[in-house]
Amino acid sequence: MKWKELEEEPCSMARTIGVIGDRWTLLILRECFLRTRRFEGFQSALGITRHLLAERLKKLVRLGILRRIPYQEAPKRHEYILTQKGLDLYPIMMALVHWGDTHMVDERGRPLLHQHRKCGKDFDPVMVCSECGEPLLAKEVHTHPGPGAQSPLTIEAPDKPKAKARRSAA
Amino acid sequence: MKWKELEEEPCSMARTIGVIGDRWTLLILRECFLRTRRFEGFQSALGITRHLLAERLKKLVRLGILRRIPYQEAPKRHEYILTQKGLDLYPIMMALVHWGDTHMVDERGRPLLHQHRKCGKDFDPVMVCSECGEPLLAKEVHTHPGPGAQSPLTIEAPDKPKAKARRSAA
DNA sequence: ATTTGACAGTTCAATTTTAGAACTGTAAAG
DNA sequence: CTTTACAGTTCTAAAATTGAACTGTCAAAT
Repeated sequence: MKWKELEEEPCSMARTIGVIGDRWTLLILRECFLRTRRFEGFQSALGITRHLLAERLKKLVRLGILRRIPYQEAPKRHEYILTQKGLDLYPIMMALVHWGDTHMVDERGRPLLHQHRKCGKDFDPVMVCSECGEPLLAKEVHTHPGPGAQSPLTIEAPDKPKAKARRSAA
Repeated sequence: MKWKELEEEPCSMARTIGVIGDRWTLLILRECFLRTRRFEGFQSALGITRHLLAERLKKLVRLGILRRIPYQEAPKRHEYILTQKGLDLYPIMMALVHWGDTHMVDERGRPLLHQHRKCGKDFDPVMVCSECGEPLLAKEVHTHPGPGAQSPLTIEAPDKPKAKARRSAA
């Protein structure tokens, strides 16, 4: 599987991974949410090579996640800003941060806190069901094929052509 | 920046990316949530090379995201199952799926639907504020340094040592 | 008038990762 | 005794990433 194919798989997660599933893209997007907009800004904040940065920005623009907007003529210069499609990545970013906050902090505690302007409090992001509002637990979710399914991932792993129960577990 | 350093950055997102931020790791984790547990299962479901699969599984076990549990003696065989730390990645997975469902589906619609056993309905995951329960919008969140901060990412980009306003925008 | 610096890339050799395919080893089944 | 299932390991070729230098435009300083 080469990674262009990812975007064509009948799996929304695979497609998303094909778009943003690499280290630098994710870090670039982090910077975008932190209001970085310019080439040099990304480069110095991340230490990414200019080569890769240019390549990744181009890809994000091509995919409609960033928009490239001129901010000066003369030597033409552009800023990269998130489109709505890009802004919609926010829950992914927050979910990544929250997992890190939960499992990867050292003694000193969290590097960054998030305050919700609406209620004024520092918060954690919680993922809930759109229908009943309850927090989502993996165990309580049943996955089933939708209209765009075509074969893989019908859930409950249908891919054991010759499962034969060789022997009971040790 | 080489990717071992990522895990030591004072940024929960960077640390998380250092752990799960690559294509194959993410795809392997997808399979875990779809109940795949064995080496051959992962390999045939994903088409990943055996070499990389072995390496990635080892890493996920080392990081405490998967547990390697014997299911048979004789030719020793193990299953890889999610620990609590691994299960906690669920919101990340759902956020990835949801973005793909929103922005990467073709005419046929979603490949997979998710049903919440609690309420019985097919749902979308929604990220809300732990304090007030309102859905989170990027614009409404203010980031500020926490106890574990040490320099970068104080938000509102403090990294322009010589910003001088060369000229107004075009 | 010339040099320096900021900014946004591009180019290219060297290194690191990943892909692909074959090979190892145990044990059950035919 | 040979084949098959399973879980890796080993090795070479191909692809991606790093590091460092180079290009080009314009403003400011000398």
